[in-house]
This record gives sequence, structure tokens and C-alpha cells, in this order.
Amino acid sequence: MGFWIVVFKFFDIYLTKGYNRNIIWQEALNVEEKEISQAVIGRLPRYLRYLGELKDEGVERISSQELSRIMNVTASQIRQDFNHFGGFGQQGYGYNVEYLYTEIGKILGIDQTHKLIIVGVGHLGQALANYMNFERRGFLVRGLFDQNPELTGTLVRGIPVRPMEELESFIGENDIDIGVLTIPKEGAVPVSKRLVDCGIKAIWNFAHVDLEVPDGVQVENVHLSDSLMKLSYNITRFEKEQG
Amino acid sequence: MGFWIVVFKFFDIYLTKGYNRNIIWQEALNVEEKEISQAVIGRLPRYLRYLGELKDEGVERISSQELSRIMNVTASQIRQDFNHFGGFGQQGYGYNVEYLYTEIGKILGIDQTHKLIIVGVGHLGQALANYMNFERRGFLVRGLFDQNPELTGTLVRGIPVRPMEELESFIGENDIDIGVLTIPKEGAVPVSKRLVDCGIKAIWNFAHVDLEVPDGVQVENVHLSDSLMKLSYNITRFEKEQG
DNA sequence: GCTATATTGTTTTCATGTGCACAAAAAACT
DNA sequence: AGTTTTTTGTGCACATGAAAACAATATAGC
Repeated sequence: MGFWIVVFKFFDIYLTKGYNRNIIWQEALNVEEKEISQAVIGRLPRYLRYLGELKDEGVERISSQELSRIMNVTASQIRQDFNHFGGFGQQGYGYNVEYLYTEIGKILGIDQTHKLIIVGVGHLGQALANYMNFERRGFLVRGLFDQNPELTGTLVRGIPVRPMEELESFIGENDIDIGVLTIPKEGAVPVSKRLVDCGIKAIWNFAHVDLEVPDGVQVENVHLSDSLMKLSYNITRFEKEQG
Repeated sequence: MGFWIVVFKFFDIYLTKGYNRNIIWQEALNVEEKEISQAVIGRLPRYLRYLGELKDEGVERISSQELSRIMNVTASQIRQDFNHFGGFGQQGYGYNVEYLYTEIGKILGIDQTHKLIIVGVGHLGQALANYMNFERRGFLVRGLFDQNPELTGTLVRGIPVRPMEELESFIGENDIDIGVLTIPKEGAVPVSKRLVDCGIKAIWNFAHVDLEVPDGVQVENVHLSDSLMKLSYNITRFEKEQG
């Protein structure tokens, strides 16, 4: 690998002028990659979705301009976003859809499988357990847990519901990455502590409460009420504007 | 300009001391309110949650500094955010919790009731229909709709599931504000068109597809896959950083 | 009542994010 | 092979957002 980098450097200066200097510079000197903002990351899944559709339609290549028309964003933003991760495109040609799709997938980590458990088998927990799209993307539901003893042993999509007591042992034995919290807010904080203590890597939190976790544990909150209130605000705002 | 300042200064000091200057200024000159960014709006529900908790604990007043400690944001941001909507606070005192809670609630429109229907009575639709917290906030589930004829007539929390054919008439007769889409992406676009044609004010979209709606119809997307992919990205990023 | 203290509202500064414009480079055409 | 066209990558300027600093003003203590 180091050898190749040196070769690149040679080409860069003396032969292939213009090849992305930053990348070579960073790789050659092993400088830490500059952190990519969450604003950019937040847009990647949407790119992935559109690229997937294009791929399914058999489109081989696409320019930033055409993609910008389809997605209703500026072509400039598309180019800048993609360029954060290296030169995916080719001047005068555009971007190869399949390649770009794969690369963005890799960046998002969906080329790897993630094992998850769902804590709280209410309607929402069941909805997520049954949502096949996650499985397609490599997110595998491995365990279900619920406080309610009546649910223990019942099957949801073939997966048995386990009592909360088995949480720690199950995580340890099954190498779980992600814990999904679909429980009322009262239980969320203590359960999140237990998950963290088991060494879980990430928590996908649907409880309407802020979780405090140590650095290194990733948390993604889905606060449905917040989303609904934003909608409510915008309804009122629009009505006021119209007078 | 100088003249007006004198006038409102007069009112301020001698009559309605403390009444928000900006509002008077804007009203007097009929200046259009400056648009408030979605970044600010997005933070309001979180403020509301914390203020609600403080209120329940019997806390009467709070300073931006103390709130900033609790919420892990800067005091400056809190003051700026609140000040967008007028002077909620008082120098040397802080903010009255109850008053602030009420005002933010009004801004978000949860002092009014919103009538909604849920289209798609799968697990997710049922989860939302059963979620009592929305009702407490004035979001009333008035109708459920599903394509599947086997579901027609069945009750979810006492509400009968209706066939899709009744969508238009039901919305018209029941004065529905918000349509919730919990259906697969294939159906989302046509259904959203039907909702828009009925004059619905807003769509809360859980289908993994972008909806195109005319100006004036509010859309709030909840793309669960996107959220999960962001989590996945951050897991990988952290592991890379650690080496 | 006067002074010291607390705390907001506002101005200023700094950082981040986005759009535009152009140079570089590949492809397409002749 | 040379020229034109296409289209990326990138520097730059502008807009937006957030933090810091400060001025205004209310409270609290004496």
C-alpha cells in the first residue's frame, strides 16, 4: 500500500498533474482525514436511495447536473458531497451509478452486517422487527426483549421474546452491535445503561428522552413527537403568512 | 425612525413597561416578521420537553445558564432562540418556566387540536394510533384507512378501519388537517396526491420516498432507514478513528 | 433609595455550510 | 491528431448559524 502511494505521488507531480492532491497528501503523510460533517452524512442515505433507483432502472452513468434535477438540490452540492470521500467521478463523463452506489454504501457501512436487538415489543417494536427493508440492508434482528412476562416466549416473525433478565447474557453471547429502544421513556435511561455496560456499540432510541452515554457509544434519536410538532408549527406558520 | 423610537420608548417606560419592544416596533411599522429558521424550530420541541419536566418538578423560574447546564447547549443559544419570538425573560430574574412552556407550546401550535387520519394500518400505523402521547398534545386520530379489505371494519383503539374508497369523503366531512402515511413506498405518491386534492394541510410521511406537494402543504418525512444508516456510519467512523 | 449582583437582549465575532464560477481533464466529434 | 463539448474538482464569495462579548435592566441586599 505504501509503495503505491509513493508511485502516485510521483505521477502526481511529474505526470498526472491535477490528480486530487489532498487525498495523496493525507495518505502519504498518514494525516488524519478531516472529519466529515453530519450535514453531509445526513444527505448520503438520500443519495443512496436515488442511486439505487437509477441502478434498478439500468442507468449506467449520471452527471451531477442531471442528478441535481432529479433530486432538487444543486449540482454543486452533489459534487462537493461526493468529493469529500475522494474522486468518484470523471470529468466529461460523470459518475458511474453502480460504483457510486457501492461506494456510498460502504461509507455508510451497509456493506457489513449489524446485529441488533429490540427492547420493547410493543406495536413500534413489532413494526421494526417486521420491517424487511432493514434486513436487506444488513441490519439483522437477533433478539427481542420485553418486561411483560406474558410476552415471554411468544414469536414475532419467528423470533422469541425474551425476558429482560437475559439481556446481558444474550448480548455477550451473540455479539450484538445495536440496541433498539422502543420502550416508554421511564425505562429508557436504565436500560440504556445496561446496554452500555454490556459494551453495545450503538443505541437507536425511540424513547422520548435524552440518553447520556459514554464517548464511543453512538446514539441516534428518533423523536416522533418532535417531528409532529414541527409539522404543527409549519401548518400554523403557513396559515399566518396567508393571513 | 428616530421619532418612532421616542414613541415606543414612552409607552415602554410609562405605561406598559416590559412589553416587548420588537413586537411594538414591528406592529407599528407593519414590518413583516423575519422568518425563523427550521434550525430554531427543530430545537423548540426539546425545550418544551425540558420545560415540561421542570414544571412538573415545581420549578418556577430558570436562567438560561442553568437550563444550558441541564440541556447541554450554550446559554447564548437558548437566549437567542427564545428571543426570536419576543422577550420571554426578564433581566436579573430569568425565565418563568410555566409561561415559557405555554408560549413555546403556542408557537408549536399544540394549544390547538389537529385532526388526523392514518393511512396504512400495519404495525407502524397501529403503533401510532395507539400512541397516547399524541392525543395529549392535541393530535386526535379520527380515521384509519387501509387497502386490505380484510381489515375493513376492524377496530384499532376503538376506531374502525375504513376502505381507501372512503378517503375523500371522510376527509371532507371530518375536517382533517393531517394525513399520516404508513404505507409502502409504492402507494405513497398516489395517496399523497389524493390527500392533497382533498385540501389536506399536512402530510406526516413514513414511506421511504420523496413526496412532491404544492406549496402550502406541509410535509414532514420520517425516514427510519436513513436514521439507521447514519447510526451505522457513526459506528464505522468511530471504529476507524480508534484504529 | 442606593449599590451590587444577576441575567437577559443584542451586537459582534467566529465558524460552518452552500452556491457560483472557473480551471482541469476526460470524452466526443471532425 | 486537433478541436469542441461535457463535466468534474475546487477556489472563492456569500449566507447562515452559533458562540462570545457586551450593554441594558431588573432584582436583591443593605
